[in-house]
Amino acid sequence: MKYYITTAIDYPNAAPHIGHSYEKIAADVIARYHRLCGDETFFCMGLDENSQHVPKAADANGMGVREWVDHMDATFRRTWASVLVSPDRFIRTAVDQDHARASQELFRRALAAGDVYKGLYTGYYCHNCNTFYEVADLTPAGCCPNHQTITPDYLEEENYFFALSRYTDRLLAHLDAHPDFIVPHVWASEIRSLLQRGLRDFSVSRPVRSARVVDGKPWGIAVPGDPDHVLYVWFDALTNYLTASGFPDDPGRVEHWWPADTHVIGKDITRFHCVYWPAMLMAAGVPVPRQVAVHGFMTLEGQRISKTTGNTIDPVELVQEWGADAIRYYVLRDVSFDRDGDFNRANLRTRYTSDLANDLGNLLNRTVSMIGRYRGGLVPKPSGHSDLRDSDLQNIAIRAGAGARACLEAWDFDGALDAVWTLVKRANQYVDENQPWKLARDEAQSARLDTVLHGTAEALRNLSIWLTPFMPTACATMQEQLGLPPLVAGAWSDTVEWGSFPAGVTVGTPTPLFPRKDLVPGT
RNA sequence: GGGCCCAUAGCUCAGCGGUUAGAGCGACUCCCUCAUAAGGAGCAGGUCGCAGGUUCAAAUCCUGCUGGGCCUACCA
Repeated sequence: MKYYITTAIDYPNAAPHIGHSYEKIAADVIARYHRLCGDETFFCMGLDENSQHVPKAADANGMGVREWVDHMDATFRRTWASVLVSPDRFIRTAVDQDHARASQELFRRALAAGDVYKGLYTGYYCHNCNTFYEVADLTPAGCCPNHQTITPDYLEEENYFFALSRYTDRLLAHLDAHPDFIVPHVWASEIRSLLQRGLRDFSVSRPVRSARVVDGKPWGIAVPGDPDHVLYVWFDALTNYLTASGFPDDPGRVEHWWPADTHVIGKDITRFHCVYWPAMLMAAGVPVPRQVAVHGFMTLEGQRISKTTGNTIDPVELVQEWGADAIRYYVLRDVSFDRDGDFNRANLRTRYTSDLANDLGNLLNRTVSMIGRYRGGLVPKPSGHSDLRDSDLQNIAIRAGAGARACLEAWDFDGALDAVWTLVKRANQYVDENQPWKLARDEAQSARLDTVLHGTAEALRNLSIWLTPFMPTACATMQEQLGLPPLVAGAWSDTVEWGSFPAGVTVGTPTPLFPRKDLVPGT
């Protein structure tokens, strides 16, 4: 099976903050999950560089436009790398020539199909904002909403339009035929009611004279066959998903990867991905993506994340303090995907200490330590002295793995972690019930001790697989401490069989997986 | 104006028609000592936003209200 997943491409106006990271981490977890299931996985991210906001941001930062986008590219990539987000392709819409070809080809096909046409665009243009407004947007005095002393000019300009209004019925039919096209389903209802109100055509180009000139050329992708216009955001940005599949240069590659399996996006751009994008593809005769997964927004300490108020956190700094695994765990455990959630330092600390250090980390530590102490580091084989406690542990484990899988397939990250944690909890209980430290003092209980130590190690082996998509580094460390080889693609399916802990394995040195940060050493 | 979401224990949330409303964190009590002052058990804590209605039965369905948030088509 192939699996092609994308995230939204971001405006390189400023460095990304923790809110941007949430979407990328969520998509990365799903990409890693599919790789672990043995799927041939392709994960695409990128930057939306062609907006006219980008030259403005360059100006504001006293940099040339090219210099600025290169700088932002490095900044974004560094941020994503720091949170262990692992795209296979990172598109830059102003730099990658295959993307320009893809955008122009998609436009050309929609034009040939008669769904792109030239029309007259009218509006009130504020020269200060460089923006068009409709009458309803202006202040009662007829002034620009952002510059209340300026009266915008009434302007008409020729633009290309996309005939979205023709697609209402086809889009509704698509929603009917594909109930999981939009998840969570609340967003499908939102889009459905939008469609039922009827659609208006939208403009897909801008006159070239309003575009910034960079290196002697207008900033943006030229409209094919019309040097007076550049593509406006829709045919330029959304198309990146298609570019990464090889469109239009490599039809064999497109055949293999397209349609995309999932576009992961924020709730603010649902309409563009669930209405505009499928209609554009339909017009061009290209298959529609299988699914759009819509996430909510993140607040920071209860407040809207905003550059202007300074309410932001740099993910790189968070990673330096807590480690990438903990940040990934926290945002997916505490911020629900399907609605808005809050990033809160106190809760991060609590999750880190309670879930990661005390529950999971300490389970590994006590297990590796006991195997070292009582069995010279050699992970024992189960002895056959098993009882209800052992079968219960196994049953919980099997249910945890199945639960995690079901939740991940449904974009329920906190549900998946909840399911996995039932085994973390049960394994700690199992250790306490069996009191291996007492078994170790009685030679007659040696066989039972083997079973108990093996069972605990086996629980940890499974945990280290199921948690790998969330916490890749910590899980590799778990496997190392357990004496296991690194995971291979397809490792997830191994866990169907409890008891496949390799024979003759020697554990490593017990080292805290998530050191407590709230305790001062030596006090 | 229209459409949509949310409101449940101190905190974060689950439950979405049917026994005394659940979990985690935090508080308190006890047990254990392998372990990162970690682990386990127990206990306490809620007129399920407010007001009506439907039903044998409502946190759960309907209506209205209050408070918070989002979208409303052209700039993600």
